[in-house]
Amino acid sequence: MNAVGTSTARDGRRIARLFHALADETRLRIVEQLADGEQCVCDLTDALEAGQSRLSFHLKTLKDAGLVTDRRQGRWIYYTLRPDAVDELRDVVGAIGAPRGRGLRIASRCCG
Amino acid sequence: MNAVGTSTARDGRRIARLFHALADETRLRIVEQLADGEQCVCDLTDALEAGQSRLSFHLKTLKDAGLVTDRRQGRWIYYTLRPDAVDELRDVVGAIGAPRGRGLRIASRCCG
DNA sequence: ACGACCCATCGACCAATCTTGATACCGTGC
DNA sequence: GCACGGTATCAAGATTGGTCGATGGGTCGT
Repeated sequence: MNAVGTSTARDGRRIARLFHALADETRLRIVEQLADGEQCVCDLTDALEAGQSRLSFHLKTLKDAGLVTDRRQGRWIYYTLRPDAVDELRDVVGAIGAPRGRGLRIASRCCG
Repeated sequence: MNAVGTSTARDGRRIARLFHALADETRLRIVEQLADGEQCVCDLTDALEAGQSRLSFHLKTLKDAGLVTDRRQGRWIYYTLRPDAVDELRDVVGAIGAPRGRGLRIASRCCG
């Protein structure tokens, strides 16, 4: 009963950021890769054939949106999808298009 | 078994556009409003207290992404959520984080 | 301590996006 | 036909986003 339906302005910004994080082909491919599990940047660099700087930029975007976390191990940094963020995403899109049950909406001013 | 998991480049662009359409507070609020059913621009203008030009811009963005359709009736234009687009969205986020079943991924080059 | 490697961050640049005000378009009613 | 209301579209400016190359900070092996 939350998500889009009852979003406050703050939630709106947060959710918009979530979607923005996925609104880029490179980042979609990163997420796709991370579905297979934790990966370090060098793996992603290989898989996506993207420059290291570019990848780092997008990983930061995903991280700022809360979609991934990173963990350092030795000289590598591993990135993982955050399950709770994925869940939230599912909740939000699950709520899209679901009426908020305020009863049938009557056209307010025009359109009569 | 499609969505993010097996996305081609074309799908990627399309899905990125879908997410981009939702990556904006104003558009999220529009979608939220449309959950209650068909609405004309004047209703949305009232509900969101947004300028007509701005609203029109965002509605076009949503329409280009395939998330809404419009229908003219008299001098008003009604916008509606496209159920199939909402379904596609659900499929896509449903696939996010779901491993593609290629077996356990072995770290390829580094990270051993 | 040094060099090699992994990665983040910065600066500069170009492209895309958003906002606003002005204008044009299309129905409607007179 | 004319005026008006609802909406799209255009032009211009501000903001944000993405790419690239260079630089710098950790970490490891020697």
